[in-house]
Amino acid sequence: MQRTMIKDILSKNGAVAKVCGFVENIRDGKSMAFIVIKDITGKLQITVEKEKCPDLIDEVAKITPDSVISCTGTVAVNEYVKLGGVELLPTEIIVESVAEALPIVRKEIPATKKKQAVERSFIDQRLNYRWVDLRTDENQLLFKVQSCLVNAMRQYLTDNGFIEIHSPKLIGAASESGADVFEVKYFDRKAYLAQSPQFYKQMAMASGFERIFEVGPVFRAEKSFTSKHTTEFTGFDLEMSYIESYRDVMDMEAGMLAYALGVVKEKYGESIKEAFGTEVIVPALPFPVVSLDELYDELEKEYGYKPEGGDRNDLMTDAERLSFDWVMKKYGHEFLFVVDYPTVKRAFYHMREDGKALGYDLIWRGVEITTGAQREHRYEQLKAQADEKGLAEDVKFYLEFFKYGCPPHGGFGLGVDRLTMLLLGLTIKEAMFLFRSPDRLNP
RNA sequence: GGUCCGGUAGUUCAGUUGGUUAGAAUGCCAGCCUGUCACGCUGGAGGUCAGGGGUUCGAGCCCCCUUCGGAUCGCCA
Repeated sequence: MQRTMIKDILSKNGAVAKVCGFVENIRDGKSMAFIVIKDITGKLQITVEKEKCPDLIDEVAKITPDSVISCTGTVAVNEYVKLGGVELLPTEIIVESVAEALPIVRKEIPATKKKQAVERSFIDQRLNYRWVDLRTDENQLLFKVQSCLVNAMRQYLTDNGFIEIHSPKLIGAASESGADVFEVKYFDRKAYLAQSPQFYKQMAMASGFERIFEVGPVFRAEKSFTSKHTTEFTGFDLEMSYIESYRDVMDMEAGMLAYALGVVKEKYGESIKEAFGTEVIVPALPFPVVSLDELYDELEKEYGYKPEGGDRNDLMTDAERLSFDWVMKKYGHEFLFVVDYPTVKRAFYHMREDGKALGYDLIWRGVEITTGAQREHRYEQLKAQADEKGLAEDVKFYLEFFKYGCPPHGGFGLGVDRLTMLLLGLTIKEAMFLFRSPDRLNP
């Protein structure tokens, strides 16, 4: 018999239906048993009246929480059932898979008069059993939301003439400096895991693709221990030709994010608020823009903040956080473009003018989610900038892309996991399907 | 890499100044219960107190080493 998804069960009142899923809870009494079953669309109570169906008793006795069962029976609307006002009166129950006692507590169990509360397992313990942890409504919603968000961004770009590409993640030369790369054995020589598709998306510009984007894995061999860093994450990268300024790139990104957040709010705004307690706010266009210098002046004026050692070349973590408070106060906006970074802190391929890089960072809710820039597409200039950082030899193959004609262009890289984490008010560990860090390679 | 904190039933925690047989909740097992709904009631099992060494009449508790983990800063998306 064809399975019915639980969300559709109400429409089958009076009919015979089959449902499949995990056992969320079981209350097994002498004459009655109540089983709550959950599939990806919802939850349903299965009510077993033991006197009426004695042949089900043995199977019901096998059921433990989180076991997987299939159940066929009559759908009965019944206001007495608190869970959706409907129940299934089974004629057949099959235990497909029996679950042992779970090794984690996924949700807090609140205190009652007689019992004290049991706290949720720490994220680390939950990550050890991530597949069990992911069975909760909240976690499944998280990935429905992420999927919706990325699809909306993809849709926006496709509608704007972008081509989606897939560049190699195994690369022959350690690319840009800064972030460290993972070395892997590649037959009898060394290869590296791509720390960004940067060079290849620029190659696509030299190939005349004009507008491309890529969603794919990015590897960083950095021993970072924060709530927003991981060694492998999903990068959302974009590159576009014939721009007149990096401002064109900023506009494209802002337009895309505003659109995608609008789609997410429409579809999941309510459930996000319910499950995570965070409001999805569709940002107004254009996003506020501030220069790095100006921002530091403002932070000093407003909060008496001074960066440690007087270094104003980059945004420190505490400055990022303050900038969120500042942009909310001044513009009532959650996003902030920061521009005019000095070239010393920026990648060699950013186009430069008067000691400033022609690029930006985008800060959302106090966390950097993007670096973007107009790229240096003039071969001689680019080579000189690579030389200056001592990279000319490492990036030799990349420099070739600019020798045989290349349009002016620019682009950005956006962290999908950071986006998800900020959208729902989580940490990176909670927001990723499977988290990777210097200390965590399993499961 | 720096700084700080931690490791006690399956899980989440308590454990007084170093002092009898290390406790609770939850989960698990058994029994009871005609409609539960975070069901309820009774009983039971469950511990190399991370590992090793030291101090002491005596160590979960104090000291040292090892190990595993967490928070945070830097780096970045």
